[in-house]
Amino acid sequence: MNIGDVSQRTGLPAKTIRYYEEIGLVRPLRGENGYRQFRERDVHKLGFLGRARSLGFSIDDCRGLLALYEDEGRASADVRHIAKAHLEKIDGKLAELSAMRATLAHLVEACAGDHRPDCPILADLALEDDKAET
Amino acid sequence: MNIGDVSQRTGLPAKTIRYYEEIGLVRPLRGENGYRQFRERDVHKLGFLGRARSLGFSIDDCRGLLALYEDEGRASADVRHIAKAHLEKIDGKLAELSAMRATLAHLVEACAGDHRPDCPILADLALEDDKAET
DNA sequence: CTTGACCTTCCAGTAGCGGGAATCTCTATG
DNA sequence: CATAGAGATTCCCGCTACTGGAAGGTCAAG
Repeated sequence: MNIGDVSQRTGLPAKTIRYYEEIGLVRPLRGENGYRQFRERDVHKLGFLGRARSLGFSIDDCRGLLALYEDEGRASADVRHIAKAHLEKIDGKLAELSAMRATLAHLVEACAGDHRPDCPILADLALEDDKAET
Repeated sequence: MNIGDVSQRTGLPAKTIRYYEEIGLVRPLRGENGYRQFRERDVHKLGFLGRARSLGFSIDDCRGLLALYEDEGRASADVRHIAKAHLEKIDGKLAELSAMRATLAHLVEACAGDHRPDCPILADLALEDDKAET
């Protein structure tokens, strides 16, 4: 199967598939014309990668997950460990983003958003304590 | 003031400050020795940038916010527009991360995490429909 | 034979810096 | 005065995970 078909089937851009080969995540065969020849297991692997990436796993995580997937003697604890670490990272990001969102939402709400120059958003960023003076 | 002191006062790494100069966000003077000489307004500007960045604004957003900040005739609507667009981006990311988190949390919970190879996490990533067969 | 879709490689760029090398400059101390 | 150490400079590479585009080879149809 050529890269275009694989791209269709996996939903991954051809560029991405080539990149994954370059960094050693997949090793498709080559035809006489130099075209990449993907077997079913390559396509399967790429699907696996696509789903792992869509869950936010890093490429490095994916490498580990793929290795475990292909290791019949794996311990599920190892898989769980990667996933849990990733989950905690996500929680960290969520917390950070939520904090930003809260601050930002307040500021946006406080801003009149009209033609006048006075703006609580800028005042906050500039650390102007004008509010205390009123 | 030299870059080290500015770094202390703003909490920004010297590398970052140099980078901000390189991309034109600040324009400190230069002493005869070639050292950057920061005025109070430079320090103030860098503080502004640090706070904006910590709210997740992109460098490009920061450029816009800074320009508005220094424009006495600005309309607060313009500031609010930038902030609101950013807020929506954050909401998008939050939604995406929350979805990931939900899926991932389920999988982690379903995984025994022991010495056995059977793993719902891998099963999900591989799209194995084994659950339907039981 | 030509056209157009597909494939190839390679190079550059993204955001926002961080690391580290090689080289000044300043200040304090013996 | 010499020197050591801290702090400054420029420069260039590296990171994540791709994406875009140029220049060119290959294949099937008409």
